[in-house]
Amino acid sequence: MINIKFPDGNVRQYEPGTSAFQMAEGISSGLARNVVSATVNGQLTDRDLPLTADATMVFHTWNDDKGKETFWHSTAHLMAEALEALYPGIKFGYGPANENGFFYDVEPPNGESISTEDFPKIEKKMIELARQKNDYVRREVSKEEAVAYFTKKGDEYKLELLETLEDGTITFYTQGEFTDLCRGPHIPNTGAIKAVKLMKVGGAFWRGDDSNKQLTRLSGISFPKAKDLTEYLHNLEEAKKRDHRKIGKELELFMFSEKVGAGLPMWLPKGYQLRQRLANYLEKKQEAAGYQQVATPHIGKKELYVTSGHWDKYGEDSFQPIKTPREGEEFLLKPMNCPHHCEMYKFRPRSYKELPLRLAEFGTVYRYEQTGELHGLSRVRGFTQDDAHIFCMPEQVKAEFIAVVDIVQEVLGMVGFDDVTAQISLRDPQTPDKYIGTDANWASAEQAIIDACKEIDIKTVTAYGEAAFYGPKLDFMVRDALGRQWQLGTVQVDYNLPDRFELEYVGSDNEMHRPVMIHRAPFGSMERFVSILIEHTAGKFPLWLAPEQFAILPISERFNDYARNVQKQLAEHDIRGLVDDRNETIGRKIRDSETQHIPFMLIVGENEVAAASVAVRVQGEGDKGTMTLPEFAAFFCEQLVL
RNA sequence: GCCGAUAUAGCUCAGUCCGGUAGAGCAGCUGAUUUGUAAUCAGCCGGUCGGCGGUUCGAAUCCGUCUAUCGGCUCCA
Repeated sequence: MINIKFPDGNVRQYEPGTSAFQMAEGISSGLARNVVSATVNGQLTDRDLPLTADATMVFHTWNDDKGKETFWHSTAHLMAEALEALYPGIKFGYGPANENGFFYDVEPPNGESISTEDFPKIEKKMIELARQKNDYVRREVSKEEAVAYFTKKGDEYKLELLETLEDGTITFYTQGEFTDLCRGPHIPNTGAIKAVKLMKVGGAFWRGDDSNKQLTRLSGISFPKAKDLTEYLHNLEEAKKRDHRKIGKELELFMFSEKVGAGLPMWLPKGYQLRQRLANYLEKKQEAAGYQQVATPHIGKKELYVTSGHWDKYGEDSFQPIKTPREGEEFLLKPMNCPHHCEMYKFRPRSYKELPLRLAEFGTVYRYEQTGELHGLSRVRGFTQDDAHIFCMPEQVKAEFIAVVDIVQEVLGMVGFDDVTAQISLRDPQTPDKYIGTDANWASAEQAIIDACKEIDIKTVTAYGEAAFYGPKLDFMVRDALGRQWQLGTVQVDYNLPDRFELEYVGSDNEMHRPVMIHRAPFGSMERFVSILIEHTAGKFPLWLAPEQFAILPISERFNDYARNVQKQLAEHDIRGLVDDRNETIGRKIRDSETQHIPFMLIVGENEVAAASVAVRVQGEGDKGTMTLPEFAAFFCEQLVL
């Protein structure tokens, strides 16, 4: 008998050769019906694989991530089968599941291309094949046999993948007419796939390397119930409605102009208000935390960035230097604020008594982002960082780091992000040449971040290879109202720039010491942050940030004067808003205020004038009844703190 | 930068396949209406069909190129 341990701690005994599926059958028929794969001793496997030794066992169904992965991976094979039937001779690259379905990178035969117009016929074929309920059959093959198979088929991509595999570890999966090199696992048969939808077609470099050939990536999603697909498509529509590019236009927050240039956002009055309110709020917080605001120019001599190392690392891919006409001196558009701040540190000799020195700047920087990467406000070529650099003694790093994380959490909470995760971004040990600085400095910087995180109440994940080239980072990620995760600001511990700029301070021992720098930007960039805020709130900003907090809607033009009077009185209480004095019906004015997501509508007519009051309507909720101005101000303040 | 697609009025979009010099709704303007909780009515204005070049008697439509945008890939100090 073998002992199988389940996640709840129970251990059950089974005959050797029992499969995960058979074990599930013994537990409940419902579980058995739904189980698609299992994790056995930490290894994802087919549900029908017989177990021969003691093991830990986790069942996977459609309702967990691993189960979805199995389901979608199997759908990728189903799509491949359909493609092979429709495009004989098509070659296959890499075809896994991802967080949002599955994809397969393929090379269509004879230089043919596959476009969205071909999706319906591929989907139709997939459903047709799914209905055949073909089993996914696993088979262990020798390397020799595998090579022979794909040589005969003429699929050089699979042959290249085979090169990296050891003989004895190679498995094929076959369903229907299609056989693929695959580690598995797969769902038992294609019949479980009830709904499929191809979503995207695009290019993808073979093995993610842009010097390689580009394959066609076909992405899609599938579900065990047709209803799930409908719901998924509906959610996509919701996300589309929240697209910050669309809302930014509708609410007149920002714009782009072909003439000004790609990736160069221009903030319209309402958007600028929003952005400034965020900036002012953060600036206040920072001043309270001992930061000092500074300002630096938009360009700097190339030498500055040669010293910092940025020129060497990013120079080639940046906006190229500006030359002075007579002297031929070279200047760069500022891609980073830190070198300027380092020079500020060197303004005069520093004593340990003035550390930590915290220099903050809403600094606008310019980076030559690749054309294909530009995206609304979230990826641009000119943006303003809510940047600050903390120069401190090594023994102060941890406390400073913790203080920074506190500010970040408070600020993110204030604008409505409750679900914050911190990603500890470390060096990739495999590619040391991507980074500058000594191993010792890297080790202490990484340790400082890890230690600080242990003392802070925050969810963390660790990611190798995500560090900046000069130091490790703590990256903040938030989950928005639709459950999507976004990366915002970062905190970075840096031993390198102080070295490169030869920063020093006089210690209490009267000796020269090197300070440590902490880079930090809670929002990251104002542009990106606002784009995420727009999508999170769908344009219905927190009251304190709303460009207009109320709209006064007079029933007819006769009440415009009273409306302006109300506006003036509210302004005295720092409540801002507009009077809609157009010659329109009240229904129209309400509709327009609603679509502009103005939080409060104050309707004024004969009754309100007589009673010195306003009829309050809350955006998205409706009529709240009549209030006097003091009553409304109190009501407003109540909403403001919520 | 690479692959694929798109670009028509301020906005959203027809018209392009099959070449014969543009159309709707909204917005704007003017007038009427003076309105009680999500679009009052009427009239008018508005486009070198993204830029440039080519094919053609003739190009929004076909071809090339550039720019911008969209979806991916690669990248992200």
